Amino acid sequence: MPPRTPARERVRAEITREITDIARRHLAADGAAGLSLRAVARDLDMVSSALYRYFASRDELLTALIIDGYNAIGQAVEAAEAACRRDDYVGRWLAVARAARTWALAHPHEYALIYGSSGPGYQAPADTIGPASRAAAVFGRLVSDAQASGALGPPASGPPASGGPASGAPGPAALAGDAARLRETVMPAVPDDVALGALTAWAALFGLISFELFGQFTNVITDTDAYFERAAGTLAGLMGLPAGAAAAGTPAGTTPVGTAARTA
Amino acid sequence: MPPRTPARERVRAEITREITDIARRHLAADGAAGLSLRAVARDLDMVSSALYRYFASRDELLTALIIDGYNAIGQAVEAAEAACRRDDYVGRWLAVARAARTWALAHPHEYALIYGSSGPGYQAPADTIGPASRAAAVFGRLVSDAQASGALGPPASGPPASGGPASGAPGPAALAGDAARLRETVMPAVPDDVALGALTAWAALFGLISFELFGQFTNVITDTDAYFERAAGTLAGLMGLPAGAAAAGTPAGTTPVGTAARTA
DNA sequence: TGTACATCAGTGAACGCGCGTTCACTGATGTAC
DNA sequence: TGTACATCAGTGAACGCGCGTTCACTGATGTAC
Repeated sequence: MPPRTPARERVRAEITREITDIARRHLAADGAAGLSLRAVARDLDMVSSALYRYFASRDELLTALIIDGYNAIGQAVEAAEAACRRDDYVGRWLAVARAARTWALAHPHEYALIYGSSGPGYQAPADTIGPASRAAAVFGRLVSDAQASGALGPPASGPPASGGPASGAPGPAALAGDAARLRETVMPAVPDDVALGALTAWAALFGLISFELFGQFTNVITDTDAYFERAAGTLAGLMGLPAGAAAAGTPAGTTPVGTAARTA
Repeated sequence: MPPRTPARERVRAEITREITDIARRHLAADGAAGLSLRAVARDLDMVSSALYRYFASRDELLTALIIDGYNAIGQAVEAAEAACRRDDYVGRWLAVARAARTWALAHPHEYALIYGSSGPGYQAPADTIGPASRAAAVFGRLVSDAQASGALGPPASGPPASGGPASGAPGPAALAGDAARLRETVMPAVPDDVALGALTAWAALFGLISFELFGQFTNVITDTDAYFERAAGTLAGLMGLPAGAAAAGTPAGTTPVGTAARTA
């Protein structure tokens, strides 16, 4: 009855998963640069060459970890956002922001692998781009929903979409295409202003997370939780959400993170 | 007459510089993980053990490169900002932002070394913290100046500094100390709101730069120059500068970058 | 000005290590008739 | 149900490499008297 998935394929999938699980454990412990096929094989009680039945190279294993990482943070964000009241747009944004940070703090090396530079000369292949946008898709949806509901004010600043008095050096024209693509892929039916502002908020969120994770806040911010809450609230304004209306959302600790299914 | 700097010390300093110059070249080409003492020694026509007369370990050499990196981006930011009219606060902010981005794009691996994760298990030692805040100091000064001149409006959003109606879960209290430290170190005499908002803008700036550099904008933003201009303008609002008043500053290409003194 | 001594930059060999990847092989699992 | 064959996961040895770091040494440069 199983048409072309004999037991072999199931076993193969299982072992592939074991390999990535152990590799992820090594990644968490030593970082991407310290990830060694031979060490992974050792932990599996296998000979190192056996791994080549599953991954053609070290880079391919790294790519699998990158995809898993994007999926993991994407899933964490999805779960946290799904738990919010649909019409609480600020709450949804804060849930997304908190979930991303919480995941990053729990998986710093995985975070560094996907949102930092991935080591010398590593070029992310095409199969990463789907999973890469999973978290962003959740964010885009909430922006679209807020837009549709009329909950958005004008995004905090940014030059007027068209026809301000001669502001235009590089100008909105160049960005109109990019905004259109954002609408097509990830946040349907939002005006240019909102789309571009939202993207800035998104990048800014990861700036906050990276600063915290990579030590830029050492000796600067002591209460990083409180600061993050406040900053995330501030960023809401960049896409026209009423900023600083924080307290609505789930408090940070409660955020469902959705990594329970993970082995590590 | 030279009391304790005989010719020996001068030569020593010179060779130390040669080592870091070549190491920086290797860093630029291969990234931090690919930096090898032996390879550096080879380029110097030295035997690898000779480097240990100058650096006690590979990590110490890396630390020197980190310090140099912070100084280089700091210097670039200083030079760009110094070229602005003192009372053009938005222009000063944009100059700072552009200089940081320009430097990062020109030195991606150095940027990754200092603002990304520095490889497995590397812990930045104390001597990096001075240089680390050099660029931030320029930014802080302009915020302070803008505040002193009365040019700042209320920072875009963020909960009111005190006494909004019961907003307070983690609340401003926890952050008051951090804001005070910011005043002491880097932006004297600005209110909590402004200090915290400015810090958010600062982190956000590096979020934008990292996203661009590490490929998160691939297939998303095509005109990265135009987008950065716009986003930087938007961020100005986070510390109360009139946002979107862009065109004032120097256009991106003109920004003095201040790396001319570099060998590489 | 000249000699005796200390400093210390650079050498060369070695230690001990781990790595990614290839390749011919064995032997178990599954398939076709 | 049973035999002949193909697939393919895992083995074990090897190739070729580069790395960080230590250590006893040589010989030039500088210092003290």
